[in-house]
Amino acid sequence: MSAASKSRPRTKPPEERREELMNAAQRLFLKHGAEPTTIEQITTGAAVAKGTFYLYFSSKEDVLAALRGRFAQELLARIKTEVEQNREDDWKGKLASWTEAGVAGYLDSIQLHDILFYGAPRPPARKGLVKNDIIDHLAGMLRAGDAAGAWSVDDPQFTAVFLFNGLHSAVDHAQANEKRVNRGRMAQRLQQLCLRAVGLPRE
Amino acid sequence: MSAASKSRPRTKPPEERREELMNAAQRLFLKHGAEPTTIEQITTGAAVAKGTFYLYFSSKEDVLAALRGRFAQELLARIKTEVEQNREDDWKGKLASWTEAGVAGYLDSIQLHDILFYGAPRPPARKGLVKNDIIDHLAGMLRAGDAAGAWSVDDPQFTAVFLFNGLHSAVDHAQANEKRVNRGRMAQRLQQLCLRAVGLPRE
Amino acid sequence: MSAASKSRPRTKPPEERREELMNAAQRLFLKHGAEPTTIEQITTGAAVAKGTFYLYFSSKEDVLAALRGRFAQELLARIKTEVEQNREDDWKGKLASWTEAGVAGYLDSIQLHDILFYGAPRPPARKGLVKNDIIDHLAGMLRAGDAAGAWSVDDPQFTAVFLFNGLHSAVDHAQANEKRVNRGRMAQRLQQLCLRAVGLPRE
Amino acid sequence: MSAASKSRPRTKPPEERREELMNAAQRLFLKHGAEPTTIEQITTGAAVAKGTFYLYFSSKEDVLAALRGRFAQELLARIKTEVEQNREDDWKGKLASWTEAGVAGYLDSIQLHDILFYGAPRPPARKGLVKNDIIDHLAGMLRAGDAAGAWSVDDPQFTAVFLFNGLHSAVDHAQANEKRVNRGRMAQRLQQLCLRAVGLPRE
DNA sequence: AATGAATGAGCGTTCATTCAT
DNA sequence: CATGAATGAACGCTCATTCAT
Repeated sequence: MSAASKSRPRTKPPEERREELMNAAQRLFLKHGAEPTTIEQITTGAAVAKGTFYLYFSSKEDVLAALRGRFAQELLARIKTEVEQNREDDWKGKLASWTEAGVAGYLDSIQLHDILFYGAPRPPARKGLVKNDIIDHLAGMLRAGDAAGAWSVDDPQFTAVFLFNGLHSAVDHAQANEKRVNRGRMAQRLQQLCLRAVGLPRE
Repeated sequence: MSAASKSRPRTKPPEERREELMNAAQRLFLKHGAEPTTIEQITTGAAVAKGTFYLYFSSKEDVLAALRGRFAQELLARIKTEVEQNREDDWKGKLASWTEAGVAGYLDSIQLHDILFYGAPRPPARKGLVKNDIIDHLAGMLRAGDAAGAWSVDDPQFTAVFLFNGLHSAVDHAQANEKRVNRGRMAQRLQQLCLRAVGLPRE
Repeated sequence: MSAASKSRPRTKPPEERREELMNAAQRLFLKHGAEPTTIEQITTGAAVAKGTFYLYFSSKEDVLAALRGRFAQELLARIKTEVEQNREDDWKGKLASWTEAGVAGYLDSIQLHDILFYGAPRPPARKGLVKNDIIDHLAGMLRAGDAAGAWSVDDPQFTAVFLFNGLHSAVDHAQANEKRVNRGRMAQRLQQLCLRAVGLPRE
Repeated sequence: MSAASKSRPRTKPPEERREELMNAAQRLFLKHGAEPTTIEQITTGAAVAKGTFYLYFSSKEDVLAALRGRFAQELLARIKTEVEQNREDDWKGKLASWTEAGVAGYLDSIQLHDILFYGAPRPPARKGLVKNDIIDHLAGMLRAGDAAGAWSVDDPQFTAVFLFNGLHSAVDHAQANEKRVNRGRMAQRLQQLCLRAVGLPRE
């Protein structure tokens, strides 16, 4: 009776409101790009008043940063999960899994990625461009594999950057040029490139 | 009678005017970014009136496109020149030259590149992201080398995209993280990665 | 059970709450000016929630009015006290005391005065500008002195307005132009002006 | 034929445009106060587009400053003209003229004065409150009269401030309290106060 | 009585674009 | 060709005020 009944409660758990705003923003950014999306469209999309936006974010750039963080964390989690499926000493398998998860992760959210990381009004600082957590994770794997004698990589961080971005742009390119991307073939080719790049294909 | 005579001629060869506008725009884009640069700043920089801008370009995006084209052509020319220094059948040398010229070209103009290709108000269409002429040139080389038995590359276009972007981002990353980039070492590492990726380093 | 008990009682005597709000407002108005001070700053300053403000005042202009009243009453009390130190028939002394107390009162709170009386978003109605109680009190004194043959003042109210504001602005001016105001000399000069103005300096 | 015919020229001499904007602003400030008047109302009032305002002024405060300057210059000119009607050595006459011109000048534009000098969003700096040119002019006159033995004034600047503001506020007060102000009587009373204050009324 | 999340009207300002000269 | 005054749509942001709890 007394509770929550008529006219839905105007106030919600902050976490939830914040998320609804982020979701609305992401949806609109995907649809029209970040720059042309207005705060008002976001709040309308989240079914709140304009002012409410500023209760949770200080500016449009602020939501973008939040979305970038969320995106990177989600992708990293996905990759980690896949990689950990492999036997501890199966380095080739790990790198293959990494490639596969990366391809899949990107194909599922390329557009979002680009809007978040390239489409910002002012380009994110260079450091931001390089999505550190994911690259660091790969670099760690390359280093460990090198130490374990699985392959030979001089500068794991450098190589990680190279591979990560090579992969990313190859996926981009495929996405842009093929009507339906053949994930399997693409992952396979990228696996070959990655394995070769770490000096592996030596049977 | 009295008028129109004194002071430099107000009209110039269209080509020249257009170039002055592009140069002014590029200078300002480099300094402040493309989005925050106003048409008025550009025309002031080119010492013409605001309206004159619209005689040569239809919008800011239009100058950006022109600058992108100019940038890509200049870089491509540089790479071609370098690659052609090698003996016709020295594929390894060609690939090495390609890498070197690419690294040098980028290091000389990274900031411009990023402002032109990533900093636009609306991200350039995906196709544009992949700077076709340069990548096509590399793909051609990879294909020819494969045909000549110099190396083995399944899908030259795909591989070209991968290498080109891997290289590009590795340079970005170095630029962003090292105070003074060691060009030699960087080119060397990238050469190794590229050679390995095409399956070369055999013996 | 668990609730509502611990921590200071949330409700206070209305008088007290109201005063705390006025004090917070006054402090902030002094520091930043009235117009740029927000209701939220006031409530934060008084350690209550935003909504509480509207339990005691209907708007910002409403607190301003309350502060104006408080200011005038305090100054008037001070002047009265000083003037009443003089012998009943010592009119010259009374006027001198009036001057002195006025000078001192203003010097002690000029900034507040101006923010309250001049800095309001909308200028206080003209009637408000003329701080009636104080002027009326002076007018009464002038009238009584005139009746007692101490001096000659045609229109006491008019003269009171003239003297009161002349004094006030002279103090303002000194405050604004001298690093350290010499109160004694200033009071003396103002006494001369006031005495002359009522036709006193006879012999 | 060719000239100025159809559809009135969109562009006007800058001086004129600027003045039209100032006039529109002044009219609106008088009607509603400065703070509540919006830029858009001003531009509508001047029959130009909103953006045009920013071609001539950088903000609302900027127009206010311009209006303040114009007001003070006009009033000073009026006073000077009146005072100069008197014989060179007729100091009493000069002071009387000063008083009269001041009263008249204020009665004609009190409301404007107050809006300009008291009603600003942020109070004009204290120095501005004291309209220097006019007061300086009076101070000069008091000093000259003192030197000529016409009266005795210790500190002409101080006295000028006192008289100027006394006069101003007395006019204010009358304006606020009497339906129809009797200019003659008011000027007469103020003359008496001013003359007395400089120690004049002897015989 | 007190709270504070939510509201939304309102305003200043910018700037790409037009067009009369 | 070139000019630059004028335009006006668009947007980010603030903050007084409300109201469900």
